Amino acid sequence: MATVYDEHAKVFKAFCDEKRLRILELLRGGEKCACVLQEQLDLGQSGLSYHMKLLVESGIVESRQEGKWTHYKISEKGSTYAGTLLKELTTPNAVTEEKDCRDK
Amino acid sequence: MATVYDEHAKVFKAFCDEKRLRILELLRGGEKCACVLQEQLDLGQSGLSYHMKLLVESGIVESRQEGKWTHYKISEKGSTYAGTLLKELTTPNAVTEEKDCRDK
DNA sequence: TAAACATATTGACAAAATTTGATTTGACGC
DNA sequence: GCGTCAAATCAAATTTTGTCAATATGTTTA
Repeated sequence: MATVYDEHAKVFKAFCDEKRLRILELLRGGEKCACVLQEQLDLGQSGLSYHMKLLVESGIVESRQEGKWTHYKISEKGSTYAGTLLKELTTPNAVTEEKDCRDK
Repeated sequence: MATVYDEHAKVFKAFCDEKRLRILELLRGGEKCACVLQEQLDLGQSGLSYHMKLLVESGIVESRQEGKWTHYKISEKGSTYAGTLLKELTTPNAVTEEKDCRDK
């Protein structure tokens, strides 16, 4: 059973791995074919595929098939959502009910 | 050797775990003592301590010692930094040099 | 249709993160 | 100082992630 917490965690998993951050850095330069990404990273073919899958599932990256190639780019929508979510998760709640420590 | 990628990854690790997201949710209601957090979460004492350490190291949470109690709250500064970083990591680079797929 | 190529999927293994219980540390009151 | 309590640390067990090699899938071209 996937909770809303797991859903949210999935989004940020995109940014939690060195390899994926390198991939995102490359994609900041524009849409890239998997083959181009692979030749710039220290990653085997299946390794790249693994990370791209996570990135796409997180919503941060979107993919486009073109014949036998797959092109990837940063999703503006997904990125905006992640930003919004991050802000939500760290902004004080309206209903700020304080609960004191036991004996105080 | 910690790369800048690892540094960045550390920030987002805060949001990559269900338990930590639950903790943040509680902290959105204001500063809380560890004992209060523990009684609201399905976590043992050492488990909570483990997650709090990660949260503090990520910069998202700050702690304050008061006698034998430790109080935690969401760090506005850390949260803002995370938001800025996320935006940076997902915003197209100025220098958008396209590199085409091999044969095209 | 067969061969060639790009990518995805799978399974075995390695590495990293998390959980748990026990122990330690540090603060407090007696 | 001694006992107590809150929290941190440690070590072992477990779970989750990531890697790698092999294989499968789907597309293109001959």
